[in-house]
Amino acid sequence: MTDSQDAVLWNSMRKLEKRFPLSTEDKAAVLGLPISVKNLEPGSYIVRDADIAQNCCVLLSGFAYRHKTVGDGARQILSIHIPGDMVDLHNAFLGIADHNVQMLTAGQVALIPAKAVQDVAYSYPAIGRAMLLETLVDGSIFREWIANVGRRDARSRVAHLLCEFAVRLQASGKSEARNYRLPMSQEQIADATGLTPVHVNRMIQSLRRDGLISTDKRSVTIDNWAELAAAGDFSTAYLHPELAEGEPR
Amino acid sequence: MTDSQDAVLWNSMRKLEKRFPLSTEDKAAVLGLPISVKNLEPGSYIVRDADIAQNCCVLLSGFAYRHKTVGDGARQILSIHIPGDMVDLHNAFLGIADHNVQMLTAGQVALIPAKAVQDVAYSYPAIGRAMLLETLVDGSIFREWIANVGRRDARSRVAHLLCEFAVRLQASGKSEARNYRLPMSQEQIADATGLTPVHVNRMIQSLRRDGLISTDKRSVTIDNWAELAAAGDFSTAYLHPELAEGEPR
DNA sequence: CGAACTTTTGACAAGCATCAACACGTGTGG
DNA sequence: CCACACGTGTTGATGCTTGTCAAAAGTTCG
Repeated sequence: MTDSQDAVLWNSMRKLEKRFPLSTEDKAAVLGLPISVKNLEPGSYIVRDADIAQNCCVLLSGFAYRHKTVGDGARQILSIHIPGDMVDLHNAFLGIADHNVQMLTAGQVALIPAKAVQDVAYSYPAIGRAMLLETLVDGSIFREWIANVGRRDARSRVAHLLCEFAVRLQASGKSEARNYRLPMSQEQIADATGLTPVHVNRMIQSLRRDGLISTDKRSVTIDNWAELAAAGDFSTAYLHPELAEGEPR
Repeated sequence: MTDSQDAVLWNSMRKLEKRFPLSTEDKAAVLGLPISVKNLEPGSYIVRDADIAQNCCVLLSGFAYRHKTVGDGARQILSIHIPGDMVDLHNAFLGIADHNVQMLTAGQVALIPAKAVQDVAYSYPAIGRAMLLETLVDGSIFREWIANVGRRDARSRVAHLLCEFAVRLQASGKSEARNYRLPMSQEQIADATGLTPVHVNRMIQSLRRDGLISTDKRSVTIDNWAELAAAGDFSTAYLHPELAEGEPR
């Protein structure tokens, strides 16, 4: 394992640790995991629906997303992932993938054999517990997305997505609060919000016209956070910020 | 603890065990958990959004559902729970509830102090792991629901819900495959599918007219499973049946 | 037997989808 | 260096799915 690979593992471990303190042995166990780092192109698949999982994958850099395809061929994006996320813990434990995971941008992932992840979770309860918490927060985000596509109108859905991205990126230290690069096309935003690309375009224009955001290429600037959060009916509670450490980075 | 309480705990443990074998000590630890059994009326709350969790709750009998309220007051149902489900594992670990859990029908729940659940998960890795699996399957169902409300049309959404219920009830041994009691009003089905009650009514009529189902009060009979599953774009994969034991009951 | 809830029906409105065309930026190969 | 293809964003016209409102009919339960 090279030093840089070591560094990235440390990084994701810090993320695990945010949720629950790990002992020295726990940390050693994490660092001792056999990993292989892989560079991926935009659009390349990390996991395909119905795959039998061999590896568990930590996103080191770049963005990824999970999605499913329904009967008529329409695609639904289920979540967006930022560096540090364990993108398929479920696969390591459930065995058969129930959705796809694909790179949104170019990036690096660390692959860990599923068996090794299971063993470490089983032998080091604190690590297993950190993974459980990670999974529970994921679940909370899924629930919010059900409410988002189920019960909010188009403008709110888009605003909500923009708010979530802003908060998560800022919490991860990857970006400022009011300005970030959104690596999604409007078609992908449509698939995440259950809308059509055309209508997403109109909603973004509406948010721009009302002075809530401005955009330049794929970078988004939030000009009025309070109103954008109100438009998106957004609250951070479902991201469970109370579990994040206060430590500056 | 009375014998009958013992019996119900055994029951939910068998459910945990379906996903991962437990040793004798593990089982003893589960049976040793301090529980208090409570009878609940239809509509009574088990957990309220933003509550600080004191207890973790196993549904012993009756049905429950999770839901959230969005800005304009609309309600989104996030999942339905059947006897044996651990209805708020997330609360025991995350601390602050991010949604409501409410009884759909009258029923019994077993309350276990959150701290005790955490301790047992931490001290008995096999139990922690069973809980992780439970949580991961929950997550898979949430993802399917995102796709359901996000990308399927009204008729498919309703058909999908009916299919999921049939399969889960049958797997739990609570009901036959083709006929079950659906304890939800059409308004609740609407809140689960992101539709209005009026439109749910029309979709159910459409499914009846086409000979896929028939209803009598709140009991549903599936007259043509293949077509209903096709209409609902339903596949059991997301319920991860591969994790269920084959043991007859 | 009556009150409260749920299901059903109809007329109408609206939000979002669909389709098609155009504009714009980027990269690529001739 | 230009021409061109390609992906993405934008616009407009039109239509369908679903929502809204209101009232009637059926059901449940005290």
